[in-house]
Amino acid sequence: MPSTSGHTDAVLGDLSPEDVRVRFSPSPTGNPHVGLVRTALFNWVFARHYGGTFVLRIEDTDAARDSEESYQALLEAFQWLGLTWDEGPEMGGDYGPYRQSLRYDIYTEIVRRLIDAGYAYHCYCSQEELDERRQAARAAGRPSGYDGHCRALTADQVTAFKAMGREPVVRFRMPDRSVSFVDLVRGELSFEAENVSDYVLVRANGHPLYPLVNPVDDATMGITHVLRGEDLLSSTPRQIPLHEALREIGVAAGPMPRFGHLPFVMGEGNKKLSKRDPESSLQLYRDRGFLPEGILNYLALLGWSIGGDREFFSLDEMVGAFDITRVNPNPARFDLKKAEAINGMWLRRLDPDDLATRMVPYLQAGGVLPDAPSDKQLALLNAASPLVQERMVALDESVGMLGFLFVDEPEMDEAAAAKVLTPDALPALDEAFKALVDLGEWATPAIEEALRTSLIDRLGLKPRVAFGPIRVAVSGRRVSPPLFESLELLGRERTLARLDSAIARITG
RNA sequence: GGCCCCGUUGUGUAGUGGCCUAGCACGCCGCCCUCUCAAGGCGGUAGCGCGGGUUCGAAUCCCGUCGGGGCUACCA
Repeated sequence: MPSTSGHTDAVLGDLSPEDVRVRFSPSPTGNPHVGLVRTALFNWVFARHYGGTFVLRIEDTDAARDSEESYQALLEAFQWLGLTWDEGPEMGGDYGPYRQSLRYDIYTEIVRRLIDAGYAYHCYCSQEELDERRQAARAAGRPSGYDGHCRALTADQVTAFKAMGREPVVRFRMPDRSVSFVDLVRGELSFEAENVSDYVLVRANGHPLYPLVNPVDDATMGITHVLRGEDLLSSTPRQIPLHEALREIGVAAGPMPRFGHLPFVMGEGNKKLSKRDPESSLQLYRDRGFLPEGILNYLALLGWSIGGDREFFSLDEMVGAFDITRVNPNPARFDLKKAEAINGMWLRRLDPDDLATRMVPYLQAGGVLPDAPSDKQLALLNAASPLVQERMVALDESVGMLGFLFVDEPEMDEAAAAKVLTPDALPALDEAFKALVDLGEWATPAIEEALRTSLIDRLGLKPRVAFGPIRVAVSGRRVSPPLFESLELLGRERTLARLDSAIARITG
């Protein structure tokens, strides 16, 4: 659904909405983290908003750090989140392959043509020479990038370097002019030529580097919009001339891409959340029982607003309203409490049966349910689902809250027992046992009435004094789902047995 | 050191010159509801980094300043 806002021109230019092609291009190192997910989400939503194409590309040119496990984890995470890709690994497309490790021939060929056309050149400077000149430039207060030393080597100089056994790197020849572009989230940006130096495209050992392969892939895949983290902002003035050169040598499949740099997601201490930070791991939130809907909704809030006073919205709603030019350029801090609150809203909005289904894996992981739950256990879970729905912010809490329903003997919280299961509680427990043992109909209203009549009316106990011990006796905890409903689900037999053992525990 | 980005309550945001004695959400505090805990309701707390301009009027525009961050590799 194309936006009708005045920003559309800035975003699309003369492109048709459906021609939009964006990509998300992670490198498979470590676990997917929330900053990555946020970037992926914005790209995905951007593509869907215009009815364009979302490409997933794997940047696995760093053999030392890349891993197959990480690659698999990446794909799996996308599937879990529901961020489907139109072209990419396991899916194919007209611009493949979509893993850089499979595209080396393309890079080699393009570099050759870049050199032939004069856009790139061999540089024989040694590491030591580079360091020395860099330090000197720095000491003099000048930009410390490459000084263009090998830009115009004579044949004799080249021969001499080769005789010394030096292997050259390939550098891109930056044009001698400033580079300006309109960043989709930051507006007009400009960089002076002297601050953007010739950079290395290919290592001396022939290995193509990120500054080459990323723009080459974007160009050859016809990417129209590059939305990425702001850490790449300062590499944009180097990439634009490369893109221009790629157009000149005829390998670009689409228009010059437009760029938008998304703000960082920060962690504690106002530092960019990195893969090293445990709280950045998407897996952590999955394990905790965040819903994909909840995580995505929360992450969308980091740098974007759907407008008005709304914060709770679905992916579809986000797709409809998304406008990249309305993304906030300043970094946002990941706030667990807020993430939980949003997730809690999603949890409460779920159909109770759906919630029950989603709780199953967590109850299994927590040892509450077996690998293959019986129909009876599943029915019990469905019945219990509404009881815990508004008491959780994440699915893994179901283990503690519902465990007592699925076992013969609940695990007793000793602190709770010590505090509540005292001789003072005996009358309430005794009376509750008596009131329930002969109760006609075992249903919540009858249970409640029986208990209130005997404990509150007859014994004159305060509700909290009366029901506290019963709660601990049957659930093993001081906090539980609503008591009378819980008793109904527990059944008469187990209720009475637990009251009995609580009494026994007190009287010793 | 050089270049660049960013700056609204504790956190995320709304705000695009008058609707702002700055709204909303989370958090925190209190009250209500109540069988616990939640959920829900009500109320409170706290902010335009600072200084100059421009203007009748500035959170919004300009300049400076301070603070935070990024880049500055034959990593991505």
